[in-house]
Amino acid sequence: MGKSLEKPKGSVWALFLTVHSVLVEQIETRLAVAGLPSFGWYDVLWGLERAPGQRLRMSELADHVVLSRSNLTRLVDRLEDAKFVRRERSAEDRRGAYAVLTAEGKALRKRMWPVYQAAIQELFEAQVSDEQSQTMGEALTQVLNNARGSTDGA
Amino acid sequence: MGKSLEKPKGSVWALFLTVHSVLVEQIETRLAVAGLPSFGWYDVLWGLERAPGQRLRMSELADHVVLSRSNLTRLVDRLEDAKFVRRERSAEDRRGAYAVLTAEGKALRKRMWPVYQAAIQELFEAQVSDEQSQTMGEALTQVLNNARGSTDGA
DNA sequence: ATACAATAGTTGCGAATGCAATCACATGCT
DNA sequence: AGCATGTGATTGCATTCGCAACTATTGTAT
Repeated sequence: MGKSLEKPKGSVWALFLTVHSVLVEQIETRLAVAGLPSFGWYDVLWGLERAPGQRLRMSELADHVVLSRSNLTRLVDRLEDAKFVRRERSAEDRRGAYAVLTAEGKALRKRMWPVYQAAIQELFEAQVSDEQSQTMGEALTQVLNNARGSTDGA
Repeated sequence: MGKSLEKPKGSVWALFLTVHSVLVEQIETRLAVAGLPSFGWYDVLWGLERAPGQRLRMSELADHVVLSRSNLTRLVDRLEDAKFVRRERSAEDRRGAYAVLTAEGKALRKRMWPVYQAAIQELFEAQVSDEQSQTMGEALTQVLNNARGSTDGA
């Protein structure tokens, strides 16, 4: 979104929104140009690859990617149709399901990574000094901890 | 999205994504709880209110809010249905259309502002020191200028 | 003037989204 | 045991999204 605040003072938030949107758009474009699936797919694949046994419960995965639960179900549906992920019913808790990364899924992530990495590197990391990066990391961590701490909207 | 990079070093980007998503979600929730329309509506209303004559060409508005052109058309459709915006055909260039803010639209923005402002203040600004904010502003400006400079994906 | 390309905006369409309701199973209470 | 309550995941539905194709108008070249 644009520079939408009332006072110029608080404009860092507006800048934040704009940067997010412009960068995500560019990254998606690059992936699409390379004939690769979207950013959201990468996130799921990578989340699974990091997990022990390359598997995660749906709810754990939903926490990792920031997506509504129902939408994660359908994203995994698509990934499953495309054979990048497989579902396994949980033995201990028969309500639960695991999403499991397949070999194809692992290979896809490996193909996506260079494109994604290059985009972030060029568009984000290369533009920010180590010191700025450090400061930003601290600030954003603080923001996130605060926001996560108070789950309710009040 | 989650902490999705390959190496912890580049994790500021991952943090950036996560913060964006968590904060936007919280802001939307607060607006919804207050019985107010979404964040995207605010952005359009505010964009128009700032503009001379409270009016903007569709294309200018599309640059302001970061949204695909087709989607802006439909967002303005909805705003028009709800009487917050009015469309006017351009006289000089008869292809063009202006979106014009109505009195109701102005009033709506005024009602949304306190909720939005409070959320940003509390979730973002209050968590970041002046110095951090300053650094972040500089870094993000650099990122944005760079990304905007090179429109193409290569 | 006539034709061809460029631009402003809209529309068709299929894909992605979130909310609320639902299904299946598990857990707690009596 | 028997029943209410809770939890994990999915599904129905209406909304929103972006791409590509389209209409209408303007600009440019010949």
